[in-house]
Amino acid sequence: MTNEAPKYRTPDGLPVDIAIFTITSHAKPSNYKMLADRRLDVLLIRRSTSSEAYPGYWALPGGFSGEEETLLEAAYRELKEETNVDRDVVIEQIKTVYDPGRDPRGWMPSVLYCALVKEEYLLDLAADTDADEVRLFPIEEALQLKLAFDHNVLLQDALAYVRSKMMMTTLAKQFLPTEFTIRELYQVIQTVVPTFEEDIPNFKRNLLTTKTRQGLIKEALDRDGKPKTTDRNSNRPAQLYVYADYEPNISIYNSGLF
Amino acid sequence: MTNEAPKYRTPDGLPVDIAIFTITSHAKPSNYKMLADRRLDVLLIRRSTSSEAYPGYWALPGGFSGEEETLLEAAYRELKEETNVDRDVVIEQIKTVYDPGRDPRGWMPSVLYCALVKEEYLLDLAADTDADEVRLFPIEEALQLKLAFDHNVLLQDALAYVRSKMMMTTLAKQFLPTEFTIRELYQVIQTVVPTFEEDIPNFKRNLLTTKTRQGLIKEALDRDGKPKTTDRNSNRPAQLYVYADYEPNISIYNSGLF
DNA sequence: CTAATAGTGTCTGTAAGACAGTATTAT
DNA sequence: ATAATACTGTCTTACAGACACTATTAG
Repeated sequence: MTNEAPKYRTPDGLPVDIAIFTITSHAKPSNYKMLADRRLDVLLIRRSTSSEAYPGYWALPGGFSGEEETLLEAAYRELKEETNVDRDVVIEQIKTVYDPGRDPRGWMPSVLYCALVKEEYLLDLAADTDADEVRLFPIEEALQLKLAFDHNVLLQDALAYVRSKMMMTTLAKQFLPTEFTIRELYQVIQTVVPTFEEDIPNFKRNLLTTKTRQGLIKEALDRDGKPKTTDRNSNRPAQLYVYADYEPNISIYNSGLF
Repeated sequence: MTNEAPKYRTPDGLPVDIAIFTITSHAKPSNYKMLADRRLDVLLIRRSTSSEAYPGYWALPGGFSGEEETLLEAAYRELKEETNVDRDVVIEQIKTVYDPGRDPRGWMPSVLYCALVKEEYLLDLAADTDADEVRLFPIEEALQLKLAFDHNVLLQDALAYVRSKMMMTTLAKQFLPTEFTIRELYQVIQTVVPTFEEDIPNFKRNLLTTKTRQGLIKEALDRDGKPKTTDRNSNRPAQLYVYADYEPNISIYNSGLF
């Protein structure tokens, strides 16, 4: 490894930015047990008013990657720094951006990641941090803000990425408990992709009984091999399911799954 | 923009590497007009024997991006330098990699792109360049080689990316003439994704008559509004089609397209 | 009882997949 | 005629989408 000064101009750093998404529940006041509303949120941080660039602006959390770590490690480090979350969170790389002028500090590309964090992992966020500095925003609200740098574009890219992965992969499980009801799965998908709308009985039948989707999800069973249920969303208990280990392939040229 | 020396250690450069894919045709010797065999090829360059790192190894083409260009511009510049191709080629970013030790020259991440180039654009490749330095390899052959750096992994990633996009988007058009026959479309898909196998009459019918795929491809029409045909693949003329402007959305949770 | 969600059943039209058979062209 | 590809038709089963209906629970 060379430690000499580089012969050519080199980048002034390689920051990693993360769009941290979560789904928050909001129970409706009611005398009856009913399904909570859910909303897609993104975590933003407010830049210090003494920042060199974009002081006081809301921005995606991020930080410089180092020579002795991979980019993914830098992203996990950053996630922990901002949210204190150090668990089974999936972080995926979305893209790397650079154009002259995107950062007034110089030649500063940025590697964009997204993290899908379960709501319960963020419980102490509000307690730990000053809401003036770190906050969850409903996604539509975040899109309205004028964010630092090109973070409006990055946030849009991250959202498009999560939406498309939500439909094409089993990404929904990142927002769900291990064992979930069909209704909860449906609700997560719809929270992330509002255009997704189906008759729930049909949704359930297609998911469970069609040949091409066998092995996508399966019944959650207790020790005795009996199907487990929950009554967390309704008085009538509902059956629990888990994602199986099947990641389907998908195609526009035939029936979709193969 | 600061031109001062950076206060911290910074990357030693931000190279862009490109997996340049093409499909080459290989006519079978025959007395009759018949469909050519097609093969997926990738372009590799041989590193100079006086290179600091991996001398004499085959590698993905690449080069340093600069402060005054976007990463995509750097990728196009690199494509032109290696192949002299400066046309309507689609280049897509796949991922950015870094881990300590991936490049003996130092802190050297790499932004991986792929380019899908039509065979005809590469006609003068053989003429222009020394085949000892730049060559198209059949993809299976390239995967067998011990490439420079982590380029074996990068090539695998690029191939997986192209295969999945081939099934999920209209990427096939990058390898096809504007007007193509159903059989040619089928052949391109199958060349890139060998596991794709269908009865061609069914393939055609599903593509043309199912509701969810309306607007994916449409008949190529001449000035008089009559369907165009070609006899380039067979004595019997075949109808020509073009991709329409519809990019379908795709889902594992319902019938696939929406 | 009510309110809420869970779940079943049925019907119709469309799509998928298997496969047989016919059509068109240059040589 | 022959060899190749192009195209058409048919039949069966699977799936999608619409929608009406019943079931279960706490209060």
